[in-house]
Amino acid sequence: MDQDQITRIRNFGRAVAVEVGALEDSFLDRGRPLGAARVLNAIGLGYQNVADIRSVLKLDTGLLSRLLRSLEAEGLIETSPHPQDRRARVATLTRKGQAEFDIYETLSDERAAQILNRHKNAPRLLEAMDIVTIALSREEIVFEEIDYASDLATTCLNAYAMELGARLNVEFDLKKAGDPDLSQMKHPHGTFVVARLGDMPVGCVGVKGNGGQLAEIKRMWIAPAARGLGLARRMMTAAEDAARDLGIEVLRLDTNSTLFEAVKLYQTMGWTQIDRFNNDPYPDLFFEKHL
Amino acid sequence: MDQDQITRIRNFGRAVAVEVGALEDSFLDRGRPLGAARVLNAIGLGYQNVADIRSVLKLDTGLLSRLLRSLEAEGLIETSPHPQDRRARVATLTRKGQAEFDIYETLSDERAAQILNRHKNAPRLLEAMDIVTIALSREEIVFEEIDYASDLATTCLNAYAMELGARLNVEFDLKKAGDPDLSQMKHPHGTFVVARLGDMPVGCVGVKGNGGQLAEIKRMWIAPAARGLGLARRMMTAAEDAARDLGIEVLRLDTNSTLFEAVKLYQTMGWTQIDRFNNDPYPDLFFEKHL
DNA sequence: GATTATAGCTGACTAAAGTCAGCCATATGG
DNA sequence: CCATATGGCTGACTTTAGTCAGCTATAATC
Repeated sequence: MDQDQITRIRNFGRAVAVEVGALEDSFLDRGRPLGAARVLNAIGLGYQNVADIRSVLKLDTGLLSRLLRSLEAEGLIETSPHPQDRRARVATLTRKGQAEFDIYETLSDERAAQILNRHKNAPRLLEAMDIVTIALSREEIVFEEIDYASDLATTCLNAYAMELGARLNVEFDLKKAGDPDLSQMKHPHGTFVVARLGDMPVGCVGVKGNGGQLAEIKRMWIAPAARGLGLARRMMTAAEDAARDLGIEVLRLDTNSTLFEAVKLYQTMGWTQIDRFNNDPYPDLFFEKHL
Repeated sequence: MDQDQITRIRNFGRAVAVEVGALEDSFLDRGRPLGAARVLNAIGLGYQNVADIRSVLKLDTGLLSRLLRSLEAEGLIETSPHPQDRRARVATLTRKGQAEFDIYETLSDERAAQILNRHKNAPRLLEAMDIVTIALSREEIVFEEIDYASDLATTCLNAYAMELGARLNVEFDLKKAGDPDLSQMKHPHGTFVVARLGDMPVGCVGVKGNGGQLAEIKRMWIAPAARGLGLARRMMTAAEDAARDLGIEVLRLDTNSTLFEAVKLYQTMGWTQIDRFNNDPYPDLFFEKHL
């Protein structure tokens, strides 16, 4: 292991520890001990079962109980027995508690905005942060079939369109690019798969079918920060598996030679180049694979 | 301010807070309170004056005093009056203390190595971390004239050579590329300027002179992670100022058209293109500026 | 050499965090 | 229905962190 690389990571660790400390200090300025603030935030974020709060904050049962009592005494939360299991309890924010939670949220947002404002190259910094977030995450990347019209899908598709536009140096418009109608990207005809890490989308791919044995791969996208991790191959495999499950026998796709990483991937995954099969303006390369 | 950007920064914050917490937990496993561990580490890192420890760790005089006492009781440190001011004290590690400090260092190194190991694309992650480190740092980038043969200069020059090699797609060898002899990059003939953030080098530039009124800019480099921050312009200005101070009236430089960002910078900073003035194999563009 | 400032230590205190045994109410499995 | 497990609460406690006034020794200033 290269000592210079270790040093760089440790410098990073030092820098972010300072930042984490500063955020906690700003929380303390609200006059409440950090432990209580953390519990309030956990509840605001949706951890309402007392057991969940305990596990996410790694608190002792006695300690959490007392912190809940102190928040209750402040009038910030209310607790009641869990409807399914009356031994367990759920905590909810009162109106006052919601207001206080919102203030903590604002404090966090402000710190984030400050970091962004004092930096000259925001997109680059954000991508760097995404890379680090992905690298530090202990969660697995999960692949999930979701609705093509959902928020998560839309986020992915917008990123896809922006990037393709920049790559092909045109104003890329999903509508003009033969936007498939919703039913084609849905069971039983097709599907839409996202890869996500927690609630952060890191990739997507669509299978567009019409009920026949032939379907098309569309909207394959990997978040810039998630590249170089072998995710594209896993995405394609997930799409092929989903297509097979739908009874599809042949998959096709179109792409542009500018996207050379993608082209290389198709070639090494058993796709063969075929003749143009549509008249879309953007693609100039066409592939097929028998499942 | 874009809420999506804020969300990305906050996701980042959450991820690193977990990592910071995990490192602190691993420190606690040594059976010593965090405060004491921090003091021990500060001493090991070279903060030996009690006043320095206090300012770097932001501790109250009473609290620090007690922490020092507890480390002394463990036999990890020794304190003695400061030789110049016998009111002040200096703390030094005993052999046992050094061993314990080394263990903390190993713990930190191991965590860093773990992050690196579970990531598939180490160079990209490291650059991302550098970008974040620079962005979060509250320190200013300082420009400093240093010895061309010093360690810091060598670090910069190696990075410069590696990168130029990759950029020009050849095995770039500083020696072959007309490596200037040391005296030409030193006062009174020339100089070598580094930009650094703490002890992290983020850029360098050399002025190579021979005592005449004509000198040459060499080895201009900006760390990848520090790009897009307007640093190149500041580096060049620093080099020109240093040259002026040395009584130099005309500066020249050679460059390669592949380095288009650099070429553009020279053009906007008042440099004019001139004819080839050497026979080096790498450059294909030549500039001059009257100071 | 008297006055004032500075560095660090000690005692006395408070607040926050964390631990643990024992308790009660409820759920679960035979 | 009984035995056992589970979820959370309370009381009693310890440790860690932090604050502050007052003290001593030394240094700096005039």
